[in-house]
Amino acid sequence: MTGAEAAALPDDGASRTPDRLRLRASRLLSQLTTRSDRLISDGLAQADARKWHYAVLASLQDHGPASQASLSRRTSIYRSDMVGVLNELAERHLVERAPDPADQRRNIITISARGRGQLRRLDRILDDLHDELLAPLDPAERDQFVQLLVRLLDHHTAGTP
Amino acid sequence: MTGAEAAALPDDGASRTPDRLRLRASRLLSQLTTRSDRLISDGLAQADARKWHYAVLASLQDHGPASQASLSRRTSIYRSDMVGVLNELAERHLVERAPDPADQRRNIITISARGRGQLRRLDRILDDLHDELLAPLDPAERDQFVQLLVRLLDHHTAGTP
DNA sequence: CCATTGCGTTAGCCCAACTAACGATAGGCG
DNA sequence: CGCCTATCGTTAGTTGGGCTAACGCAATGG
Repeated sequence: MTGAEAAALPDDGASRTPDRLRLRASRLLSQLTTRSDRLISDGLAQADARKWHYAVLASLQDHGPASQASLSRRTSIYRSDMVGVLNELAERHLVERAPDPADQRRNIITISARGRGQLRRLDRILDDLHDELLAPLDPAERDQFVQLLVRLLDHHTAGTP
Repeated sequence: MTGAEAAALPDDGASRTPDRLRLRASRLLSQLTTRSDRLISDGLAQADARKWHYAVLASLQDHGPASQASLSRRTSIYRSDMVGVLNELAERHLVERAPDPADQRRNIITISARGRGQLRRLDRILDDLHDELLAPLDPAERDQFVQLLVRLLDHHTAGTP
């Protein structure tokens, strides 16, 4: 009986979302993430890439060749999904997949010259996309935001390294 | 040729994620959101509820009865999915679904006494869950975090009200 | 030598976000 | 009035991400 009901369906002149809903961090997170994900995948699609591609290429570049399993751990892409991602990357000749002579179960994945080039492109694209994503924040706030995210994520990742 | 490769697959003593990947806001967002979503849905499941239930009940309580379509707009739950959510809520007698005498296309959805009770429960549960979600932040930082999220989301929602 | 563990791979599940289409009604306009 | 378009509730289906289950095979080690 707040008075809002008294208006008996004003079609909702205010189709507003209640604050207790609108301001829940969980909801803000998932809504923003939905937008962010779309922004990123659309952006990367224009370079014939997906975010997984970037993750794998960056990990190869920064920490060297690796087996699929360890790439999985580095990127937190499920090993089931890694198969497809590596297929896509190999199709595009961005990585080499070779059997490990020392352990016949393993494939050793190596980034190719072309892969390094693509990685540079993707890095530039992602810089731009993040500029768009974080547009309303000044540099200090962007840092702050990232730091807050890191602290939260670390906290909730404590048990699952 | 950074030297990392020289170790020739040390199985990765450091199965570390490269910073350029780890610190991308988009990635932090989606990882954190994954955890957050799981936290919230698990928590709500213990009250036989889903986050959509909360959204609908809160909207009904705060802005009064509405048609399914306008609930859709208030909560940004797709109208296709709203059907199912309202079925669940009606099953539990948390809302009433009645045809609108003034417009035969519409159903008017009203929150029930029981629905109001449930909403109070869910609000308490969500408070606790958010306490867990934001645990590493002090009150000022939580505010800051929420404000940053709001600003970002508002910016990316500008075109799509 | 056998049991356990790790690897790559395939298949499939669940959920959320979203699109397409449809029958029915409302409302505006000529 | 009659037509046109928009809106409403609903069903069905798509896509994509995260995840589980199970497999055959190789490595490891008690």
